[in-house]
Amino acid sequence: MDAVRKMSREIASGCLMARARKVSRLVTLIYDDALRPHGLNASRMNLLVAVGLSPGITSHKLGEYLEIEKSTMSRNMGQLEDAGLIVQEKVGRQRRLYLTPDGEARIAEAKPSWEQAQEAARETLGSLADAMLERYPMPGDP
Amino acid sequence: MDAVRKMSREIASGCLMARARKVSRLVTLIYDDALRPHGLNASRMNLLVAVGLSPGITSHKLGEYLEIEKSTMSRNMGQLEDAGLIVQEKVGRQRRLYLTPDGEARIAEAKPSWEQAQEAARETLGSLADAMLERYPMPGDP
DNA sequence: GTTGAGATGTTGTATATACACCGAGAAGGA
DNA sequence: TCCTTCTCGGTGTATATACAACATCTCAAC
Repeated sequence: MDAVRKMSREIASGCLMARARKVSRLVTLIYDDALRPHGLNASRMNLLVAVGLSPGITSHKLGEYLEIEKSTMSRNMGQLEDAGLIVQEKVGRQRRLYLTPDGEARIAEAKPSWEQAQEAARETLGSLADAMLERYPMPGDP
Repeated sequence: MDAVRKMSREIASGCLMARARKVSRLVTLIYDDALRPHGLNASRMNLLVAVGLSPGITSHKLGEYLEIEKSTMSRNMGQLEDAGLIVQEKVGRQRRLYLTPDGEARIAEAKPSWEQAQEAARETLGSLADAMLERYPMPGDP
């Protein structure tokens, strides 16, 4: 085996980035498929329940929690607003986020599909699923 | 606490998708920062070492390994080719991938930065890093 | 050999993401 | 008060990603 292949193997075989991104692609597909009939995708469901959990939170603060850059937050929240699922209350330079009645209903409607995706993801990931839930708590966890 | 908040908490608190995507965003930033001085990013480094590990592999097969859709493979490999880091040998309808000398040199040049990113990611992820490496093997692993 | 089905890749379109930069508002000191 | 600086968002641009549709090549059945 030549030097290039050896070096590539050394990098590829233990790379946390390669694994994290692959897991993300895989899991996102599962949730996208499950949520598509409800006009949602993984990203939108994520943001929607985050707003539902913390109504009145600012875009800035929510972006910090979720590690999403402010420009991404701005555009993605704009889409949820265009879809009528949230409202953004403009307070000075801040945006406070609230679910609309449609947004609340959409979460309830999509919840069974989310549960199916969650189960499918758990099967795909095996024990890594437990590790991800145990060891990397998210804001809003009990 | 109202019903909407309770439901949102139930979904947000255990969602594998939310965690997988957050970890991916976080880890990608670390590697992007480290690799930027070398004209690479997380995605390109990933593909480059994958080709270095399996020279002559087809785009289709590599996409299967990495769980990357064929159209994404097509565009991303096109960029690596434009950058002079790989060549795509057109064999019938297939594309066989090889590193160029520049591509090989780029991997060697970027390796120390990759190692720094790897260490930083390990610290950020804590024991989840071990779980990801142990429990979700990638093609090319020993 | 011709044809039809399957495999492989590309292009059109949409979304998610980030960085650099800009703008508006807030906060504090001279 | 006024000016500076900081904070929060938005816009311009680039890349990563996926799905749908299409093109092209292979191969097997006939």
